[in-house]
Amino acid sequence: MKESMEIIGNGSPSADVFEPNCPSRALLDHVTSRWGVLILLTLASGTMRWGEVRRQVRGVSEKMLASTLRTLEADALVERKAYAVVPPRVDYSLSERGKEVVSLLNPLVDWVISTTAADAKTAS
Amino acid sequence: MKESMEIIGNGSPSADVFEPNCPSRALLDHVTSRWGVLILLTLASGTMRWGEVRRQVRGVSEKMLASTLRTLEADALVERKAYAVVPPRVDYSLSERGKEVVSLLNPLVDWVISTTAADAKTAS
DNA sequence: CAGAATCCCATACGATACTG
DNA sequence: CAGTATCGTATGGGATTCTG
Repeated sequence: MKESMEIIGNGSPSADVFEPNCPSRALLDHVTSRWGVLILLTLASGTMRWGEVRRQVRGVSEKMLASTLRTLEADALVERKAYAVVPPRVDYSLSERGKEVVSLLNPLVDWVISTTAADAKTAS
Repeated sequence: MKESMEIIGNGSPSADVFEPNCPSRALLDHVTSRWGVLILLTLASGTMRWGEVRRQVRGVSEKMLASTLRTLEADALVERKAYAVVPPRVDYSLSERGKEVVSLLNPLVDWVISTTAADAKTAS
């Protein structure tokens, strides 16, 4: 009745985010991580340099930016392109997968923003 | 300056998740928190008792379950109903707001699950 | 400029024990 | 049953410094 008969009716034994060591849980954690969401959202605007991402995602430390970007890259959500120039230039952009997930993240964030704004006046 | 003109064209000054101390960022963090997502998803199946939630969200400790539930309740995403019986019975369910956010969380989780499953065979 | 390295703190989280 | 209290650990995360 309830549970996760989610998608993939095609015979695939479905991944289960409720399972502690299912890889899907890890991916979910990365995508929904504190900085992960914001970085993905930021890159939705297009290819950006490291410094640009850092400026847009206000409050992120260099350490977390680097580490989160690496994680997202490992998950194949973000693509990194380094140019052998000096000063160095590195471009980050969303992969196709990344664009997919952002399109799903967007409604969520929009909802958060709109209810937060609504709260401000409703103060219910 | 640069603004995020996200949604709410209705004159509301929009909340900004990119701003470190915007309340929307906090709400986003709660909703996308490690256990927050799973708990919300679980409650999508309907009203449940504490122990049921705990069983379904495998791997969650009592401490985190309690604390996350309290946070979500404070955010008005989850409703808690305690009955003065012995043994105690407490029911948790999604509020209307909670149902809204779950409907946005679902596609995301489905995507995560399906790409994880795909990865397993594609092994790109 | 784009990071890596280091240091250090806060807290998220888990395990266990206890209680109304 | 539905938690709280307490303790301990791991990791997230920030600040700073260093380098190609």
